[in-house]
Amino acid sequence: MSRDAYHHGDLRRALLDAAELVLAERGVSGFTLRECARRAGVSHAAPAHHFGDVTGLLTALAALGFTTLTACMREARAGVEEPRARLRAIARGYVAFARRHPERFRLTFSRSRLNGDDPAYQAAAEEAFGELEAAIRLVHGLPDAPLEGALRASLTKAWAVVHGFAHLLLEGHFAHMTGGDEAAVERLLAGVVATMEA
Amino acid sequence: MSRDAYHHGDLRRALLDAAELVLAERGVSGFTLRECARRAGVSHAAPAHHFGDVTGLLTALAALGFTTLTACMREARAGVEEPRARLRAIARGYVAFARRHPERFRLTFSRSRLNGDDPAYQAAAEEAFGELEAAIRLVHGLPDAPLEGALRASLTKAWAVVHGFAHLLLEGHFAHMTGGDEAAVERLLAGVVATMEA
DNA sequence: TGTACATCAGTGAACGCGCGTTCACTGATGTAC
DNA sequence: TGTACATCAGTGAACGCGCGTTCACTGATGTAC
Repeated sequence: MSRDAYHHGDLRRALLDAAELVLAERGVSGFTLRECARRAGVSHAAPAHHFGDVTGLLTALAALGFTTLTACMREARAGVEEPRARLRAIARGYVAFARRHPERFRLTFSRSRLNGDDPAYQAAAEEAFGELEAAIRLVHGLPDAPLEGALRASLTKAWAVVHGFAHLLLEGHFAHMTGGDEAAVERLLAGVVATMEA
Repeated sequence: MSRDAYHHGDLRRALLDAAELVLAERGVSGFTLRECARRAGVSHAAPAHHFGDVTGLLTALAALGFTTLTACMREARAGVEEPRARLRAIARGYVAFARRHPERFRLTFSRSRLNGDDPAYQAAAEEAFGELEAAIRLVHGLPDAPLEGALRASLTKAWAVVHGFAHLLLEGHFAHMTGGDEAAVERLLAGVVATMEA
């Protein structure tokens, strides 16, 4: 055993990277701690040692999922100042996240094998949600208004439409309209985001 | 062994009923054939005999999920003739399905452990989708137009918003806005469907 | 600087469990005569 | 109406497998003196 391997130094990071691969290949249903350990090159008991159980590891991964989602939205909106265009860009970033990391998207929003009360998970979720909220506030010109009434409805609807689009696209439910053609997907997405701020 | 039990007569039905319970209690990740067999009171090999494997059973269940979704939408729109009100009613039926059968909703739209190419599954999906399409056509006054351009965009958006709302609500992501209060959920839903046909 | 010791992250062998699958079988049903 | 037979849906014992968990352990690291 090498010096690096014992007291790994960054076992957490290594396990999360491995878990990402396992999730992408096997999905949430096929996710196991043993497979994560094998991928990370550590003993099969190490993941439980670090994260407690499957739920603990998946919750940490889901929190990272929200962080990545936030990053995708920020990347997409970078340099776009006009409020409506900015909202549209953020919507595209959201969909891009789902398409780039399908299994992570499923996990992040599923709550099926994870602990929704975890503080880090909730904080990451709020940060992602906050991106959309800020964009909606900008469109409405209400940076400091309480989140109520029309503002709340507008935000909920925007989130619902972008999330629903991403989810349905991911699970193949637009296939009969797009035929798997990328240009058709883009047209569909463009049609949806074009009227988002209405 | 009783006469009824051998050559069960309606083993398929019995297994699907049992599978529904197993799904509701354990979710897609915890779903097993053995548990279904136990619930149905048959030998543990019977489900595989009938459905081939887990995927076969879950696919059949998912097809039923779409059928139930269709029924929920039709129930909700019954007697509502004004096109926009009808669309809103259908949207409420969609959300009601998700809330009544959360695990079935997750399974039906997930494709994670099921065969998306199954003809019965696809047919049931198309029927559900057709409910929304017909309602959108009615709103636009275009009963026979090809599904293109603005009509297609409108349909995609309507589906995305209602699906996204249902999914996010189900997974608890509106909790910070509703606090789990049913009246608050209703207000959120009302706000979203009110502007659906726009 | 060097030694002794406490800590604790990670190991690895062992365990019991529930799973899907296999396969020879049983017995209810339908058909031929 | 009665007998013989083919079919095949469902059985149940047996299997091998991968899983999560346990637990005594090892050895790297940090601290006290």
